[in-house]
Amino acid sequence: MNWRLEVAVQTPAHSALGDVLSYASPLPVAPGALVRVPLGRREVLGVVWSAQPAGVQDDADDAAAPVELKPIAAVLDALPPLGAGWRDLVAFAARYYQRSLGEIALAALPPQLRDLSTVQLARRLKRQTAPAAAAASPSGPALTPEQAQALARFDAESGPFLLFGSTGSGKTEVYLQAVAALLEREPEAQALVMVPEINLTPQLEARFKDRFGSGAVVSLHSGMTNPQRLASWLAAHGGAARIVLGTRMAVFASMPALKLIVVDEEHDPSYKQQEGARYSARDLAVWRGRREGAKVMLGSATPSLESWHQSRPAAGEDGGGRYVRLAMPSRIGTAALPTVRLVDMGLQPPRTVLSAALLDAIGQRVARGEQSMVFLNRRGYAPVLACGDCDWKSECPHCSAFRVFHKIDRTLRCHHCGFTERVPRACPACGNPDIAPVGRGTERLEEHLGELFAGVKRPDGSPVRIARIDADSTRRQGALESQLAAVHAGEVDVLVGTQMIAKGHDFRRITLVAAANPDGALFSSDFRAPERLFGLLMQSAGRAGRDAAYLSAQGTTAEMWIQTHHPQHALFAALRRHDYPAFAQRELEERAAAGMPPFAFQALLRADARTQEAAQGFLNAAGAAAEGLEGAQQVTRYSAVPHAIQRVANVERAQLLVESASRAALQRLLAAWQPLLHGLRKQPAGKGVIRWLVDVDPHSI
DNA sequence: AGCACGCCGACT
DNA sequence: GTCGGCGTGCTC
Repeated sequence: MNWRLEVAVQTPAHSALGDVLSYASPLPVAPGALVRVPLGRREVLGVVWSAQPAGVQDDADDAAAPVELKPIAAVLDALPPLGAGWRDLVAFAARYYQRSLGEIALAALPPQLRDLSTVQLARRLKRQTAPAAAAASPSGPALTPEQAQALARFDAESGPFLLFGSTGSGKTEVYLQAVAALLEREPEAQALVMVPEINLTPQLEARFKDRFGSGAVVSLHSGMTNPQRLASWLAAHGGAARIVLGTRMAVFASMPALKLIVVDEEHDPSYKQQEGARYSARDLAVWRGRREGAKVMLGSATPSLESWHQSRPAAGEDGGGRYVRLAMPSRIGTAALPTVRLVDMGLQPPRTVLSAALLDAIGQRVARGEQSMVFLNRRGYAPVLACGDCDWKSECPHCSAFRVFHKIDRTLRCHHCGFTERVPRACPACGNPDIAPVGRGTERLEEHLGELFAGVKRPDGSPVRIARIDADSTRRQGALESQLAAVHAGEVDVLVGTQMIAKGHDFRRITLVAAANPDGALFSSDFRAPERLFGLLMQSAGRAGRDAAYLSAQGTTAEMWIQTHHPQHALFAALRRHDYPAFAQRELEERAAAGMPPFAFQALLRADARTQEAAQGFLNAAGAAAEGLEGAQQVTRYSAVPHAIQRVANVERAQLLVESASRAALQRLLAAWQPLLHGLRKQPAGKGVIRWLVDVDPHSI
């Protein structure tokens, strides 16, 4: 008997190939099994989606083309098949985010699996260790009443949960204890713990390994080597790993005994993949938890407005959200949240970078041997270089953006396409040698601080030490770790950096944090910008005064300084009181009035083309073609507009927004739209279009 | 996406 | 005369 297998392979999203390809097999193969199959001239890895005896024609009119199916090349039968839960997750993600099954499925597997032969894989599996038990009695520190109460409700209810805990309230300890309680009850269970950034995995990994033993914990993120990733993945898939820690990609880890999913800093934009399949790992985690009967805990001090709204308590007519909100408002110990000081930059002398009051506050801390942190969300020396005589500016020839001046290596670098040149000696347009930096980035801020504090001495009389941490200073492997270690060791007095330093790091001796120039986000065209800014500033504030004992020993208080031209802005008023609920309420009212998420659901159709007209022409033709499709009546379609950064690497970009109060209607429209879009590419309207894609629940529009 | 085939410029 | 540029087209 011959079998017909439907196999998911990595078919590109834009090819008009179906979700699965059919192959012949002399033997039945279980769904979820990995196979190697011929595709064109090469042989690729695939996941079996279904199998049926050959000759069973599911559709009679198919008889026109009873093509001879190619046989599969091999079955990787040393590996247990991927489970139904995993396949459902992949199928859901593919459908929801408008990608092919194979693209999601293959991206969810460790890359090395693609090149391994059956024999090599069998050898790897034999090397895998036996299931590791979690350490016998993982006991942690005594819980605060808030932590204990959160855990009690977590235990009693089914969730999903939103753990709303202020910075320093001990959210990580709640995660640890939730995992501990689970493993005590079910020693064979598995837990998935996600963090937004690779940078944050090492310290979390250390805490989990310390608590549960190193054999029980594996990590999964793109910073690992391929063999490491394969080993972790196999440990999770085989059930040997009790706890999987990872970044967004880990949401697709195969975990047969998954019982708990934690999404730390759930508001973080990094959970949304920004290329390829644009999925939200946080949203998929909630879906996966429900599908597999695993409890889900989202944690944040500044939740996404989506999660906050979803966890609203029942009131009046409103039955409340589907999530359970667990609140932990207090910081552990006696540490108060830092005092927020607003500096009105409108009252400062013109061209002030750091106000006198802020400099004085930092100077005092240097003199007492305490640390300060100044953050500025712009790397490089200056965002623009400009000629004093003519109107030349350092525009990138390939993008609609300025090239950033990096003084360290005397280059002009485009942060979008990477185009780099040496800084010209004179203006390329008029020959004037007087070309000057405009605005400032972290490099220039670091230099500026060095000059201002040149005469300031530390308690022992030595000069002040200033350091900078950003994507440029940490490019080298291990550089971030060593720079952070220097801060922890007290070898730095003033730390300058981008938002990289605002996230998660547990600095003990920082007593002052300053945001040098956060105004950009206040009046941004992106409706999510205030939400991101509030989160970032709260998180930055959370870096200050984490160690209550240190503060009282120093006899000092923690401060968060914000320099702004808009000190009256409501966002700052809420920040000053550390009042996320007030901020969220106001923001949600605005969103509701404007019919924006979370009160509406959005998707973007984006197109890249040689010319802006071609990109917009394709999008508008697509918009017109959507008329009359299923769901179209309930979906608002806007016209195509240029992307915020219109041209990158000589490619023109445009996008078209579609929006609906009904997620289901939007999904129906997108599904019906897809085949039309494929067809449109070949028509005159598709001429000049390089690629197009759909971004469901886009983060920035 | 790969990887082909296919039709026009500067080199051994 | 060939090597190779990347422009279309296909992959069960």
